[in-house]
Amino acid sequence: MELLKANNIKITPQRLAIVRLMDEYGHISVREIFEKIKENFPSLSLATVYKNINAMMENRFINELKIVGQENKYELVKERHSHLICRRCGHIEDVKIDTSKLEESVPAETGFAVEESSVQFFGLCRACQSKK
Amino acid sequence: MELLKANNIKITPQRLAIVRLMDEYGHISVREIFEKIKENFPSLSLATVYKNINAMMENRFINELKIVGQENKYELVKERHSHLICRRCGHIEDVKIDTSKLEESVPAETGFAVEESSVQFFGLCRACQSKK
DNA sequence: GTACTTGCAAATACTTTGCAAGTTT
DNA sequence: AAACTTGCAAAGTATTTGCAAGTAC
Repeated sequence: MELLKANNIKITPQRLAIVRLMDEYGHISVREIFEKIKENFPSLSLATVYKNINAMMENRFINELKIVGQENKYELVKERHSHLICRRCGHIEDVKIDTSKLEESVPAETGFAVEESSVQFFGLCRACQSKK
Repeated sequence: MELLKANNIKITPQRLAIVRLMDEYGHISVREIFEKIKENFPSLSLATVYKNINAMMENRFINELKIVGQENKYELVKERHSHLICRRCGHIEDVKIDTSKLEESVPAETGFAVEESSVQFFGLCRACQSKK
């Protein structure tokens, strides 16, 4: 995990903590990162979290996830996947689906050259379905 | 178009101007709405734009569109559709594709009950492809 | 030792709120 | 006339920046 520190980006305890949280939670907001790390590392500054999130995005270690009704979330870059978003509890889950047919379904007459697609599914997670 | 003013929402010149802009541009940000309306209507306040955007979202006349690397955009509610987003010029285009197979493709073992899906395609629009 | 990173404080950007005056129905 | 909307100013929230001190390599 720490091996992510490939490029021109130095390893600091702050950065390790951020990467570990992302790995643990999968999808996490700046505020959540800050609050959780601050518990064990009270000197941490919010500005540092922002700077590191930005540096990691520039280095393509992480992705930004924008979801209607939620704070922006960040996730470690991994295999392409889509997201299942629970409308009740807000939980986000990864799901691997094949989007190649989807990308082909863009009508040729649009003339748009698709490079990538991003799919969000909204609904109810298993846990929230059982809660009546 | 002005007939959108169904519910408990009064017709004001500000609101008409916002709806007309959305109809004209398809997808537009708060800043763009403010700047464009302000040209012909200098007393307009940014707070009014925000209040109206929020009122229209509550009344489901408009949708919010969150796109990585862009300001939030708003669009009039119409038939379900997906978005083609040009990585070069940022232009957003609507496209109608059938997402029913897509929604069925969420693996049954996730236990997630899909209600709706949202697809964004990233790539190059026709105009930007020809610009070398 | 050099270059980069941190934390702080200040600056900037984005969005919401309270309220008096004005508008819509 | 009642209820809602506007514009303004202030408050609130989110994000970025400059810089001196500290850290990674």
